[in-house]
Amino acid sequence: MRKPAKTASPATANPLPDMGGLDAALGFRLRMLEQTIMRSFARHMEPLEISPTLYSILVLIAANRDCRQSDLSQALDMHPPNLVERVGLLVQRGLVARKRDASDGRAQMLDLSEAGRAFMEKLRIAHDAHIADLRDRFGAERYDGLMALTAPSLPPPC
Amino acid sequence: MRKPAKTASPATANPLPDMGGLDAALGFRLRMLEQTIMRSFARHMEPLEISPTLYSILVLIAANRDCRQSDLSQALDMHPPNLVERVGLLVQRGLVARKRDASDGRAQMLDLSEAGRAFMEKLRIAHDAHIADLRDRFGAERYDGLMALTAPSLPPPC
DNA sequence: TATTGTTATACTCTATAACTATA
DNA sequence: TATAGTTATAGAGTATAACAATA
Repeated sequence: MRKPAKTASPATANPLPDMGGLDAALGFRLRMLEQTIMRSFARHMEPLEISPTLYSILVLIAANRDCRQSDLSQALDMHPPNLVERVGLLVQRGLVARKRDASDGRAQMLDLSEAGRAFMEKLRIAHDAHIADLRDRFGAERYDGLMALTAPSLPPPC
Repeated sequence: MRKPAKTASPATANPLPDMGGLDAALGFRLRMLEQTIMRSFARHMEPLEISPTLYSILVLIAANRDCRQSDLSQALDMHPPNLVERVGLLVQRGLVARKRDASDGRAQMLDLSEAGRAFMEKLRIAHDAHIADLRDRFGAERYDGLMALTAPSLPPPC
């Protein structure tokens, strides 16, 4: 009982008539927005094969040499098993080195390898391009507005 | 070579001294924000065992009886295989029924079952509580600001 | 006993290739 | 030839239980 779509473009053919209030939910809206940003990230990082989480781990290690894995898992709000597995990937790829802390035999201290430090420069360039791209497509006003409302200095709503 | 944390609370013990500019990235900020919202969603929906995606599928079916799976995958920006699998879950749980379209033998039309319609009322109550909770913790000003900057009427940055 | 790291495991979500049956 | 749905599969991310080594 559906009328055939005739000349609509493929991307917008047969849009649902009613979102049922779904698009009034902040979580849904943010999810759609974030998906857009992640895809831009993925496009710009594609040749480097770095996901958002791997990127954030590398940036934190670069800024905090000899940090512990437990520090990272707190800073990124990740569960330790998941962080350990992701760091393991970076170690396998030769970008990160783990070494035991002499003063605490339980801790693993993380640092970038020589290759890891060289890699950071490529990452920085690709990430800058991603940010410039985002700001261009959002428009400066909307981009800056979102930055203001997501500032880490704001009280966390958790 | 790390000074022992003495009296810091567990949640904020040994915060990393330097985020390396990571917290200046919109994508990172949105990811942290969304994680907070998803956890609130999960807490409120826990007894109903409904994830954000399953929720959005149910809401769209409820608002568009006899819609096609391809319509849903477009409206939710999901790849068809992923949508089909999630809908299959809802069919297994007896909340959704699939039936062939008489006028197009390829299409599957979706509708809520009797149980599905009853379930929507529980969903609505839990989701309202989730939203009220969010608005309370974000504060009305920040919440409304985020709503304004993520409005679906804004041009999509993709 | 508590903390750090680790293994194993499960679930959600995204993505692509390849196939079917209909149109 | 194109579309709607489906199967299989791979990867990212999140979550919990259970354990070893160390403090």
